[in-house]
Amino acid sequence: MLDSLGNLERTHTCGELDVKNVGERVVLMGWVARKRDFGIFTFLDLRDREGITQIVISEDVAPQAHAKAKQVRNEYVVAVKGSVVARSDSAVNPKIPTGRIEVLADEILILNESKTLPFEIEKAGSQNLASEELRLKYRYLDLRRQRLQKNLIMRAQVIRKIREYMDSLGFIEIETPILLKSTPEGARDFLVPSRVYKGKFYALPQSPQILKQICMIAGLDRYYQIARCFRDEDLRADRQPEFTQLDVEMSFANQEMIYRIIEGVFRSVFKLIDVDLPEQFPRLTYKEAIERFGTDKPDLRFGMELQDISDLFKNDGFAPFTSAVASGGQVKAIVVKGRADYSRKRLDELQQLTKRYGAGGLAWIKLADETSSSLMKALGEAKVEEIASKVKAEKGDAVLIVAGKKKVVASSLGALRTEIAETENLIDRNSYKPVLITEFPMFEYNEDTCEYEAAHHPFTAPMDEDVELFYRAVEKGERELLGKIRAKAYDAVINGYECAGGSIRIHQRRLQELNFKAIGLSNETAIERFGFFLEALDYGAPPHGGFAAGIERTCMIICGTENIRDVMAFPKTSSGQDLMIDSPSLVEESQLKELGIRLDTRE
RNA sequence: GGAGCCGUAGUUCAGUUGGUUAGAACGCCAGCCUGUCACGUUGGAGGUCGCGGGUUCGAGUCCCGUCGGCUCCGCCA
Repeated sequence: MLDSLGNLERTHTCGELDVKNVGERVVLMGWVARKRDFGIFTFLDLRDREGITQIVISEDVAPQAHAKAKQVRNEYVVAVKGSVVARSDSAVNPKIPTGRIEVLADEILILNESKTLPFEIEKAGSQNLASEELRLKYRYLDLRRQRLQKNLIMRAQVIRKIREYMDSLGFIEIETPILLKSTPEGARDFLVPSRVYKGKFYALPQSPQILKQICMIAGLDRYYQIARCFRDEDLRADRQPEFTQLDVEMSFANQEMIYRIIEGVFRSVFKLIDVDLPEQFPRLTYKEAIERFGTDKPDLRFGMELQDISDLFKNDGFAPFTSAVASGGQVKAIVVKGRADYSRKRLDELQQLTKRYGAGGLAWIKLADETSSSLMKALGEAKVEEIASKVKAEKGDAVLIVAGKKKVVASSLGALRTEIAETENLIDRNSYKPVLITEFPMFEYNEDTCEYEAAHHPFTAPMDEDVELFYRAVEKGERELLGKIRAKAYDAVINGYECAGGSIRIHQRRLQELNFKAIGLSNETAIERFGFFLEALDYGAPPHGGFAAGIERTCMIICGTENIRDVMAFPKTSSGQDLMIDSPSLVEESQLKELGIRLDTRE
């Protein structure tokens, strides 16, 4: 028989009692985390969001309560009335904040029972959690874990800090619709069928991009929003189909002004974990980031930069290298300190990694007592030594070399650099290295469609220096010039995660139309999709720009986790299902009919 | 769309070259226990080896398919 809560109220949480409370009468409520039964008396570890308090129930002091404690099992919900007593020195538990006291119970109320759990919430003395599949199915149990609760609390604090900061600078929080409109560029849309207009669809926003620009045109001056965004693309460890961004836009802004806001936001947020990010973040141009780190989101917590050795293969050498250089590609290398002892097997694994990024192979030099190299036969000892000295490798080091197209060399060596830093423990887990990546290219060449596409989004302004080039490229049809145009676009990267990205926008209709034309959008299509926006630009659109920061990625770094599911209450699996509520799911035929939808499930 | 790893008791895992009765720890149930806090201790219950097919005298183990989870490539303006 369960007890009723009645009028009983908690006096304290399970995390706050200490020696200062000794002698007080208290009422605690929570879950039984563990029970230790000694026959004549029983200990309960009572847990709530704030912590754990040990309850003692003695047969001598409170026979009824003791009898009740006998019935209690793990995860029962109980209320305890009792008094706070100090523990003797030998009984103090230094592992928990409340370990200097305990509550001597005189009454126990069982508020609810619990079946035996499908898995142990926190398995004592083991790092092994139950499988993620099982934990996602019983998310409400997994969320009882202190670690996850802490993460969600931290996330709430991050968002509160952001609001404080944005408010203090005069940004106003404006909500934008979730039922929006499909814009076929960019990511795949989630669609919502309209009942009233059969055959027509809303789309969930990939971001509130256009609406925040409209806010600027409306004269709202400074906008922000903690905005939910939806993109129907495949998932990753740091990507979910729905996620949250700090979305920001401001009028009359240049890049420098936006950088200051980005820096300010992250600085105030990182103070939550007592980390002082620099007042000004270091900067790298996109070009430099790719050259030195092989990626536009470099992890600056360690070195091991990419080095260009193409020069050594201009005229002669190993055929795959010379032909790569001759056809506009590169030969680049990284030096792995102290790893001249890499085994054949390890080098093979690393080669496999580079092949995922399209590399033809991975050449290596090992500067052990004797120099060995996969290139020895092809190049001879002198040339091998020349490479080693060019990249400043020292005795004991390994040199890893990839040749090929610039893109392949960059991405494969970039991935290699990260992988090796992980396995060689080169990363200081307590360091936080932000960097602003600037001067992104305006367009990217898509090799499948043989067309140029907007690299950021089609509202991004070109750099002033490149505007003339832009007109030439589009109006005179010199399309290959598009690849050279740089945008007023930027990212904020922290520890190798792209945490924010933004741009100065186009605010003149003529340039916006030119941009649509550049990405192959006909005038008619542009007007059909963005007519309202082009029109808005005609009515006194101010110069403006902004950014969006990923809340989850930021929280991942702050919470020290590498998985986005650890900073979301109800995440989906990597195939996009929610295992708890079992979505997506079938719907009633009548619902479909109402929407004018007939299914075709043939494959 | 593609690749890799994984799936054995409620949970986490082990399981030899294909061999007869599939193990351990934790959890669970019952008893004992005056200071535990990963309590201890005695005993007990608990298995469709993800699912389907195949090879074989014999499959947890080998093969094919399939489902699910995780990670990566593509994708993510």
